[in-house]
Amino acid sequence: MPVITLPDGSTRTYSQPLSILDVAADIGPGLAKSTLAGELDGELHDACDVIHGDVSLRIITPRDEEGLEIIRHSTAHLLGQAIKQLYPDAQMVIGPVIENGFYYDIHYPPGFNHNDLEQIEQRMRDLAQADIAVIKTMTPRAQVLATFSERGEDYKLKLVEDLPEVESMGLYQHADYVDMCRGPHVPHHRFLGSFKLTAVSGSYWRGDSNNEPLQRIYGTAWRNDKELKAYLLRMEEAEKRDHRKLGQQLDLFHFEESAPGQPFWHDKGWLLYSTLLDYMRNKVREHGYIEVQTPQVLSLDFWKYTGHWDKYRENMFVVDESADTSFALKPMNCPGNVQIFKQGVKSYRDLPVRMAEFGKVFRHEASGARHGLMRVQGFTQDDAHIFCTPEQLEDEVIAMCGLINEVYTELGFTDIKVQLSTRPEQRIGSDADWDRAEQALENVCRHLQLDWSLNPGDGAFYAPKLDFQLHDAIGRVWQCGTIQVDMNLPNRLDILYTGEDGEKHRPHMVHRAIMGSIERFLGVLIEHYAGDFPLWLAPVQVMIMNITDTQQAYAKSVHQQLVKAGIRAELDTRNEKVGYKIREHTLQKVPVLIVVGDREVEQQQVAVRLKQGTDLGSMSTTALLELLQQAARPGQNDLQSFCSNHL
RNA sequence: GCCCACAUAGCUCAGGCGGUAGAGCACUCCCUUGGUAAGGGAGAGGUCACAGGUUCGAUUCCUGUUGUGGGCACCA
Repeated sequence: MPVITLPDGSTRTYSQPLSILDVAADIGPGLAKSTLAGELDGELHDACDVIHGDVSLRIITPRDEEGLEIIRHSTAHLLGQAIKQLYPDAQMVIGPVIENGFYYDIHYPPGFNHNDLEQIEQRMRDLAQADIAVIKTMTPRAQVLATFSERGEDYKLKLVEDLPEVESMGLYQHADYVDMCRGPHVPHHRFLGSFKLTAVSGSYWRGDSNNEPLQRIYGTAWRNDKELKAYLLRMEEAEKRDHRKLGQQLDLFHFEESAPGQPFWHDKGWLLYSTLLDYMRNKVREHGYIEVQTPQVLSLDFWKYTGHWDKYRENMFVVDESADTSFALKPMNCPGNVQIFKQGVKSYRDLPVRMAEFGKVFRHEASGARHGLMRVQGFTQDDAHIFCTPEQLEDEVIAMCGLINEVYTELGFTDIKVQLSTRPEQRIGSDADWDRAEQALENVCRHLQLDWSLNPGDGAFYAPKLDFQLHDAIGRVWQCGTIQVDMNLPNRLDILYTGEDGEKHRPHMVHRAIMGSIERFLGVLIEHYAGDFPLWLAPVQVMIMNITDTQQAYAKSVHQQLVKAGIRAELDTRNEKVGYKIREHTLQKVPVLIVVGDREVEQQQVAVRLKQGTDLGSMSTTALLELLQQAARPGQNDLQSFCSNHL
């Protein structure tokens, strides 16, 4: 005799077991109509699942987040049904829900092209319109195996084999189509329909590139067409802030075939780049770092000695491999820094040594991996290596986290996720060292209460790491900052310090980068600000415009004053109307626009307008300079409100 | 490296069932000297990514290469 407790605390008692849908129907016909599934004691179940004992029940409808996920998951099955009707030889593999949608991996060697996708989508629409109920059957293992072998679903059979202890599985039948799933799924196709197939791509069985390739079809699915449309619009908007587009529009950089994966920085892009580097350079100096610079091309013998030739060869650009002495471009700065540490004898009194290098590294990438500024083949790291005693290790890591937080905050990032990546299969060093290094990082995560998660097996070949992740315009995650506790390189390269006891000891070494790759960080930054940089970062901070030729000399003198004071100002004395100039420089996202006409010349003033359109009125050049110098401090990210507070 | 697309003027893009191409913006010149998001006129700009093949003829069709885009795998 089930007693069912609803979310509002009310209870309903029934004389016999009944399904979730029955309960919904008992509450009201409207609810029954929109019931997708139910949560029983915190666990999701299909609407048809029967309740035997006392439980708390929450009815899941499309309004719930879980409901949306169910719709997405079932849309993946709908895709499966369409595929099997159109391509009976295709074998379905796995079809999970992802952010905003779903995908399905399919074994179909001929592959799918865009036309196929359209046809599949049309078939899905037809099937969604049809009156098709989704029937769930808990099916004994033997029968599941029989069903899938009869249907030629080899991959489903393999998936069943992966569940040796499970006696029966949920099979979901959509008319002629059968899929296996943990569920829950929608009870009827009428919940499906607001979807769009978005992409076709390749993938691999079990995500391993050594396995056979599969076809993957991506789709997005929503509760209704309005949500779908809004999502598609969001994507379009996000694409407008793509750093590659803005890089072109704002004349920051370009790529060309002669140098794949290596940006040509234009003047404005380089201003941005060097502003960021200068900022970082000052920052680390304030935090007790020394800065060094090491060679870019080192002998292969050296890379064999460091272990990179063994573990990292395929990513290294080699110079003249056939010669007696061959060289390779440095893919990492760490060995060079160690060579500097090794000069002379180090005492415990010297530690910690915080050694920074803004070193340019080169990494040969698989052809499909390059991606604008986010994934290049030559990039500068804001790298540093901290050599310290074991006792200093955790404090040093804590200090780094503080520095990273400070920098990200000043640059306007707040949503930062941290991943602790532990030992990979391919690695060097003893398990005891890995244990200690991983433990140290975990301790710091807990101590600082970071927003962190574990990423097992994803560490570098020489060290576990904390990765700091930022998001790009369309939600992709990019690793920027990283902290790597390395107990291997000190051994391998045999670095020592003299302890208080007069004995030789092995220092710990921590690799760390805050922006990671300056190039990537700039890519994220461009998208983060949609090219609308705060004053302190803007490549061109001020544009000075005259109205007619008469004010040319005055405009030039104002420009000179600003440039002398260290403001990145430019002059536009072209024979164009002021409205035209304002439009152009607003589109170029110049933060401060200065107009000088006869009035300003007469009063020895300048008329100031912010890029957002705010008119700050007229002021003397001296007053403008004072304002700008204050407003252009690093971390001052809102010019508009700064000005309204200071005028 | 793997799958699917794409590559036409400086930029954004159109076009051609095979007969060497077009728009808007930008650029140059002329007129205009105009007070806060596009004043007007004229002109110049292209080996249609590269290399083969088919063809009387290829920018267009086929193959390959390179690069780019979306993913997979790999990674900062």
